[in-house]
Amino acid sequence: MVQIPKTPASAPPAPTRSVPTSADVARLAGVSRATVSYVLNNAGAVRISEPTRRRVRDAARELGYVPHAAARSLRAGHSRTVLMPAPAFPVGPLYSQFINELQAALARLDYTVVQYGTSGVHDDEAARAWAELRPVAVLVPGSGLGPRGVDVLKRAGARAVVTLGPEAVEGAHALLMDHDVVGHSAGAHLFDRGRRRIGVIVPREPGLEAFSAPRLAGVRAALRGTDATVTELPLAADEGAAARLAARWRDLGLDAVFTYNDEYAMLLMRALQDEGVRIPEEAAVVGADNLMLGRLLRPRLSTVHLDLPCGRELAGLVDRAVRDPAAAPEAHKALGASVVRRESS
Amino acid sequence: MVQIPKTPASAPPAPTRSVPTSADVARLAGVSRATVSYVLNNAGAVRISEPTRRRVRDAARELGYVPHAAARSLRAGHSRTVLMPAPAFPVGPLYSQFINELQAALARLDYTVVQYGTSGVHDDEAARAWAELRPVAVLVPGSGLGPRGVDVLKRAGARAVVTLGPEAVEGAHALLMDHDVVGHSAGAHLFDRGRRRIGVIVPREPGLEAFSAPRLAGVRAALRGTDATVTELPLAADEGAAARLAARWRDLGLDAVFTYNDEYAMLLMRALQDEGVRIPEEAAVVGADNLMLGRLLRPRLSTVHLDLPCGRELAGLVDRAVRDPAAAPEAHKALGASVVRRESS
DNA sequence: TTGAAAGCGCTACCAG
DNA sequence: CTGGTAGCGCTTTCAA
Repeated sequence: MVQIPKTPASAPPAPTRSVPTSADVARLAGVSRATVSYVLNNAGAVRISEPTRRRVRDAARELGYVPHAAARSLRAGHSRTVLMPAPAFPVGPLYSQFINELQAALARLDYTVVQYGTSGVHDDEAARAWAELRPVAVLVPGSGLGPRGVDVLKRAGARAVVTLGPEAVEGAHALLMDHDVVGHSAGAHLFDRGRRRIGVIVPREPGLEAFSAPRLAGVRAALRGTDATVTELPLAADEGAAARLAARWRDLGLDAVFTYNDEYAMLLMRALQDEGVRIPEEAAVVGADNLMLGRLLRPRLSTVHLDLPCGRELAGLVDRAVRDPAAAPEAHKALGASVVRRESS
Repeated sequence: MVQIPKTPASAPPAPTRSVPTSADVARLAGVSRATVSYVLNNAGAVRISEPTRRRVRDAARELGYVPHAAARSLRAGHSRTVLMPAPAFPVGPLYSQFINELQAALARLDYTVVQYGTSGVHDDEAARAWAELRPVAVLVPGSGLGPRGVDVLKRAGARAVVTLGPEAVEGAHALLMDHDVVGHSAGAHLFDRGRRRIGVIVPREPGLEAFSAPRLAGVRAALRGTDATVTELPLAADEGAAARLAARWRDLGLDAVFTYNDEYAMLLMRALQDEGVRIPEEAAVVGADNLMLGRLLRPRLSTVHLDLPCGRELAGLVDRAVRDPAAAPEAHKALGASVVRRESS
């Protein structure tokens, strides 16, 4: 229950209401700032009488007092902020869910997750911007952070830097998520199904190279030393481009295609079908991500299912690293891939 | 926790892992902290000799000095942080793009956008958590913020609070995005196409009520006073549920369905087609969001295209509000909807 | 042109 | 049990 006296609209007492501080609370409650701090932080070491506690609490509520995080962490010398760069491109449901799990798990460990919008800033510059916030840990998806960036962050007091990407970075913990395995699974699967002339869709959209390049490389790796060939097929995410590719299909002489993900699979399948190309007879199609839409296509889409690390796991890693920053950086292989065969391959 | 004593200035470049401050830079450069601040902030008011500037810059680089954002904003009395809660559910490409545009636009205006992970915390509690960061502005999608929350934020110094949701909140600016219009467009369209017994899919997934309820209400509103009926059809996002609904379709006696969005449309269309229900003859289908997948379905999916406000626009609103916090909160109607008719209706 | 010092809001010692 | 107070890192007067 709030008991704020309504200020008459005719004469507001202060045009610029200043933000209440703990000193204001102390004054109103008739105690010292120290006492306010003790009460509001439930300090166990000191015992404050119940009437005093009430007075402080009431005063805080009445003023709408909210502690100043910057002042607090300045004083404390550290924060419990875990910083992640906000993804710069539309991100699928898998990754969203991963982030949410992670946030929830870290919140349970009493960390505060903050996604920092770093649009377009590059590497060291970004690292410096992040370092200004003095986060206790930094999680960086992708491969935008180099050893220098890691160093900047650690010198700024980050007790853990974790990269989520294809390769480990000097000085940082790593959750190795090399999408190589995705392409590898797809390639091996298509080979097993007797396909030998395999196309690989590479999205033209910027920002996706970080995933598409390793996926392509994985297909290549899976087929190295066999008689199969791999053909790179750049494709923009629009119908016209897909139709043009489909029109060329028979000339390309391919018998299978790994489409980068399920959405591109849908795009290409539709174009191929409109062109009269039979799936899987003339073109085996394999997507990735195991989205629901794959099950809704006809023929049903074969796909590569990704096993992402669960958020709790990563949260645990972060917490351990924060508690023992001296420990050698761990590198976990954290991306599994398995083919879900349906009707398109 | 181990406290490492400060190494005396006389000691050689010690292995102290403590974070360098501007005082360290000053010491190394042989100047005062004031000079360091002037140099590193390119203060125009004072003129520092070029040799001094060099010394300061070199010292800063050598130490890997990064200013402490908390200390700076504490001193300054304000920050340029714009805070948004991180969305708690998988978010489509439309919204992602909107966020990215917004971040870029605000970055150009020299604001720092931060998405704060508030998983599960409710209303006032969330507002208080945000207020601790003393953001200069807060953008809140959805309808999770009440007048009390707005008040908390403003008392904590937020110069602008903007809600992006169905209705304006007392004291806050509003970008009115009432999804009502989406349902309204769909309903009116189906009525125009001669449909009279109209089903509306309502996703069972939690977190989507904020959108699904207004969309349903919009259909109802569009058909009020006509001889058409509206039937609510709860549906979970899985094939089994869709199949069960499709099996009941003919018993339901409906002739059209608005599916909440394109993804549910795809799910339902597939189930209806598997059941032998002809589209659009026996069931006209209209989705929403105008995703590419709609064009890939057969029959091609009619959909409601959403006109979201562009990020630049919102960034401008935020900036104006920050510069003139006294101005009366504006409320912009910011969601347009138009039907894209294809083959399914 | 540079330096000394105050103080932003907060917490944690140490006295009383 | 409660109050005084130092000081976290930074910017910004005011003096020299």
